[in-house]
Formats: sequence, C-alpha cells, structure tokens
Amino acid sequence: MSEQSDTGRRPRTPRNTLSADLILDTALRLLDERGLDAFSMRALAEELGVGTMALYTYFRSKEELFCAARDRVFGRYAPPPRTGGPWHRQLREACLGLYQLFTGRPSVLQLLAEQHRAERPAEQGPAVGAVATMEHMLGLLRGAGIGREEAARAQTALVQYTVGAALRAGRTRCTDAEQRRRFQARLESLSAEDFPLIVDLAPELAAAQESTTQYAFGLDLILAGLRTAGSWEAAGRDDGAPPAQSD
Amino acid sequence: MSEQSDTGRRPRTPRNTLSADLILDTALRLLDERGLDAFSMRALAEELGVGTMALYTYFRSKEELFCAARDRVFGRYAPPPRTGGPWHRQLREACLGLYQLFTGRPSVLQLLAEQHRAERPAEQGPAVGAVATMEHMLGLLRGAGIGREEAARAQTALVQYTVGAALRAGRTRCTDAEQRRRFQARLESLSAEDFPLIVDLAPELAAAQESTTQYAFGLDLILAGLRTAGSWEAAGRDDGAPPAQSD
DNA sequence: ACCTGAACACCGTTCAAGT
DNA sequence: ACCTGAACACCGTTCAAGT
Repeated sequence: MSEQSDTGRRPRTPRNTLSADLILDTALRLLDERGLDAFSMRALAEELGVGTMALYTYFRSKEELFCAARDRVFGRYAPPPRTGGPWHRQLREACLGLYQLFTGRPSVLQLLAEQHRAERPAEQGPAVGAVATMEHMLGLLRGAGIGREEAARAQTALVQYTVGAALRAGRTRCTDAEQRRRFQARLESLSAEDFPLIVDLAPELAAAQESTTQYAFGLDLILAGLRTAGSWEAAGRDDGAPPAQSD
Repeated sequence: MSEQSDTGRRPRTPRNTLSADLILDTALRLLDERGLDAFSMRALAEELGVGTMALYTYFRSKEELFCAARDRVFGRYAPPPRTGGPWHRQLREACLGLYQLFTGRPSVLQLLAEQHRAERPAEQGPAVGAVATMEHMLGLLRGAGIGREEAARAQTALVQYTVGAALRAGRTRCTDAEQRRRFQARLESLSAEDFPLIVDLAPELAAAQESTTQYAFGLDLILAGLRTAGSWEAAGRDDGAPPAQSD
C-alpha cells in the first residue's frame, strides 16, 4: 500500500499474504458486522483486497468456506471452567456454555442457521470442535447411572434444545424491548373470544421471548425430567413408573 | 393450450386464471418436489405458465410470498383429536401434532428454516394459524395449577424445542439409514483416547438421530420436569425444592 | 387491475491465462 | 501454487408499457 501506481480503486493485497485463516477471520468479521444477507464471495474478496477467485484457491466453494468458519469458531471454543457439584448442575453449566457459544456472536448464529437450511449435511470434517463438551456431557449422564441409550438420547435432546433455542434467539434480538412490545401487540390483537388465554397472558408470553432466562427455564425442565428417576423409561406411559434403572 | 400460434415454448396461461391461492399451492408443490434451493420466482412463474412479474401483482416480494405460504399451511392445520386424559398426556399429543405439522411436508420444514434465517421477523400477519394449539396448551398448563409466568415460559419452551427438533429432522432425512451410518462412522473416527464415550456410544448416538422417537424422548423429559412439583420454581437451585405451588 | 418483456444490479462458479 | 479478469448461467426486483 506504499505504491500509488496501482490502477485499481483499492490497494491490492500483495501476493502470498493471503491464507485460509485470514480469509476465515475476515469472513467472520464481515458476518458479525454486516450480516449474512450482505455477505458474498465478491464482498469478502473486496474486503480482503483480492480478486474474487483468489478465495477459490483456499476453498472449493462458499459452502466449504462456511463449514471451515464454523469449525474454526467451534474448535476455539473454551468451555466454562468446571465447577464440580452434582451432575445435573455440571450439565447445566455445560449447556449454558454451548448456548453462549451459539448466541455470543451474530456470525456463529448465522452460520448455524445456514447449516440447518442446507439440503444435505455436507461432508463436514470430523465432527468439528466443541466435541469435548459432548464427551463431558455423556460422562456426566453415564456417571449418574443413566443407561447407554438413554444417555445418548438425553445428550442429543439437550443439544437439540440448545440449538433450537439459539436459532430462535437469533430471530428475536435487535432492539429487544421494542421487538417484544410488537410481539405482545400482535398477540393482543387476536380475538379475546377465541383465544382468551393467549390475550390474557400476552405480557408473559412476550417476556418469555427474552432469550437467556427462557433458555435456562426450558433447560431446567429437561434436567428436572432427567433427575426424576425412571422418567426416561416411563416415557409415554400414563403415570409415573417405578424408579428401576437398568444399568 | 388449443392454439398453436403461440410463439413461446410453453402454453401461456390465459388471463384472469391466476390467483394468490393458485400461486401459493404451486409454490408449496414446487418446494415439496424440488426443494428450496431449486425454487425461484422465475421457476415458479414458469411452472404457472406466466411471466415472472405476474407474481408481483399478488405478492410484493418473495419473502411475502413465503410468509403467505407458511400462513396458508399453518392456517389449514387440523390438530389431532383431543383424547382427554391427564393434562400432561394431552400436552404430549398437542406437541406431537405440531411436530407432525412441521415435519410432515418438506415444504413446511423449508419455510420454517427460511423464516428462522431471516434477519428481521418480517411483519407477518397476526400470528398465523396453529394458534388454537397454543391456546390449548396454555389451557392445559394453567389447568394443572401452573402460574401465569411459568405457564407462558413452559409453553414457549415446548414450542421452541419442537421447532428445534423439526429443523434438525430436516437435516437428517434423505436415506435415513445410510445417513446415520455415515454419522456413526464420523464419530468412530474420533480419537478413542480423547473421546472414549463418544466413540463407545457412537451406535446409540447415531440411532438418536432418528427423528420422531428422539423428539418424543426429549418431549417426555420436559413433561416429566413439568410434573415434578416445584421444578419450575426451584430452577437453578442445588437440590430438589419443596413442592410448594404459588397458584 | 392484471400481466408483459427488457433491463438493472447483483449472485456463485468455470475457464483460460498470467506470475 | 497462487492469483487474475472475462464470461456463463443464474438471481430478485424496478420500470415503462401493453390489455
């Protein structure tokens, strides 16, 4: 950027300064700052000061670039320090950490949503990072005496709920209060005759749109369900079942 | 289509045969048959045998068309017949019905995912259909003696979990068995030293990718949590709380 | 009002070429 | 290997015009 002989409008980045990491970090910054809708390979290249096709030296497609960006964020994830205490409490901390990871940066949320929109799961590399947290969760569940299949299902349910809550949180953000007020107004505009409870509980329902407290509420319901001995064995029965444990 | 004097390759639909409903039904069929990635305003117009811009007489934008398509499906939703029985069982049926609605047709899942990707929630009409189910759920929760705020939060958590599970189900489908086998292989390729439980439980984790059974498992955990008296009041405490109910 | 075709300002990606 | 510019086959939407 010292020479002014360049004919292009913006300084060209000199050769061999590009790298996969630089591309990914710039992509994440762009997603954070301007959002997914404003993102394009052309815009990313422009930001980097290179030709669009330079990106294709490092990534075969936009999808592959997105997968790599997600892997990069997840791979660098540092879970919250383990506090000890009962298994369900530790499980809670682990899930809250994941939720923070998913909702902490706009870019991560957008990559998560994009991944969920994809037709085929895309040959993403071996399960990415954040795997240590999965292992930790499984250890806590098995340590609590929960059987193999039930532990796998419980872990999947917790991740499923966490991702779902994070995706919803992405829709709600912006000017939180303003957004919730509009949501409440929409509920209150419904027929009070047909939907008396929705209209009556509109303030509470609107308040429940706030993300982190609401996420913790549902998380605690799942954890309480897990603590109820036999709740995962009596699934679908009419009444509470004997607290027998198979393992 | 009786005259062959048309110069265009496909028969033009005569005037005044187009309507918002016809457009929406064709759009849904296209999404079911070819998927979101293959959908475009141009492709939809082609399918209808009209010029692309004819669509803009009925919908201001693609986003508005998608919102209307979603409202149409949700509005026509017929919840499963009410069976009676304890409140938690009825709640279960209601949630399973919603899950079926979301996952029953590919188009619905794709519209749901697209909506979750949107930057701003879009001025969608008054809360769409399926509202009756929300009202029903709130009635069951309140009838069980659960307080106003807790009922609102519980209802939100149930819907949140249902949407999240449905979105994940969309990623997993295709050739179910084949997909799961690949998932299992990915898990087993991880280091058995660093992630012993994941590798050990790979078959169970892969099996948990199956959608409906897994959805029901997590749903039952949430419902069990709700049945645990005081579980929604003791949220975050270290141990089980007294079963006091404020309402 | 309903519908058209051309045009605008974009996309992601292929390809042949340059260093 | 790394990077370029032109080109291809698409998008959603605006606009002036036709019936």
